[in-house]
Amino acid sequence: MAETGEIGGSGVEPPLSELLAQRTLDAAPLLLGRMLRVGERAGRIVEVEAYEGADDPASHAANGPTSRSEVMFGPVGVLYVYRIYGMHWCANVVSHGPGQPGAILIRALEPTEGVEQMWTDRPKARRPTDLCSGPGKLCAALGIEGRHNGVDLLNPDSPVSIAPSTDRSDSEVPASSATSVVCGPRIGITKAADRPWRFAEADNAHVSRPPPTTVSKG
DNA sequence: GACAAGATTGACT
DNA sequence: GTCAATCTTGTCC
Repeated sequence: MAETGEIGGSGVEPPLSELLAQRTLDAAPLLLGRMLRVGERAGRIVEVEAYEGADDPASHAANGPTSRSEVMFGPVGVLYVYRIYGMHWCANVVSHGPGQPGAILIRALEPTEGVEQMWTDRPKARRPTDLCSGPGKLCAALGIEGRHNGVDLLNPDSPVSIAPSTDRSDSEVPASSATSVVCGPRIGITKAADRPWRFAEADNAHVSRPPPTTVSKG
């Protein structure tokens, strides 16, 4: 699963649709280093969490499809957006193997484009690393809301899309290249909280909280 | 129809 | 480090 150490900058990358059409747990770390774009704003994914189906009590899909979670049962590469604690939005990428529900929660981004707009939408952030260092924070910074639920991330023309990692030669904020991936327990859950299904770049300051366990190095 | 829980964040001590 | 804010969703009766 997460034994893939090198991310971003390794040259040729498989199609995203191919990466997402496998077990959520396997696909999650492969999202690290890719670019999440919302209009003029974009950032590099540096932290994710995997949520599977019936075998994962913490997942919204654990008890079968509901009006909220039905997106997780649909085609991969779709954006699943839901409101948490009545205040914040959380963004997930639908990813699962055949006949299985699942989604990957995007927990943190490294802002690369449209940073000024992010500051406008997140005036309470104290430093650049606070802009997108949390699922609710990054949704606010990028302007992701409930209306984006169900958007096809694989379509570059969609209002929200995921692109392969780039050399970021024209980005506003310099970003690190290939790095090591670490994993640890998921945050903020009470069920199946011991599963190390959170993946992050080891040395990235934009991560919401650095996982303790190093899985592999690059 | 009513109630409880929740994949978070930011302010306060 | 601790705790309140806020409201949607899901479950139970």
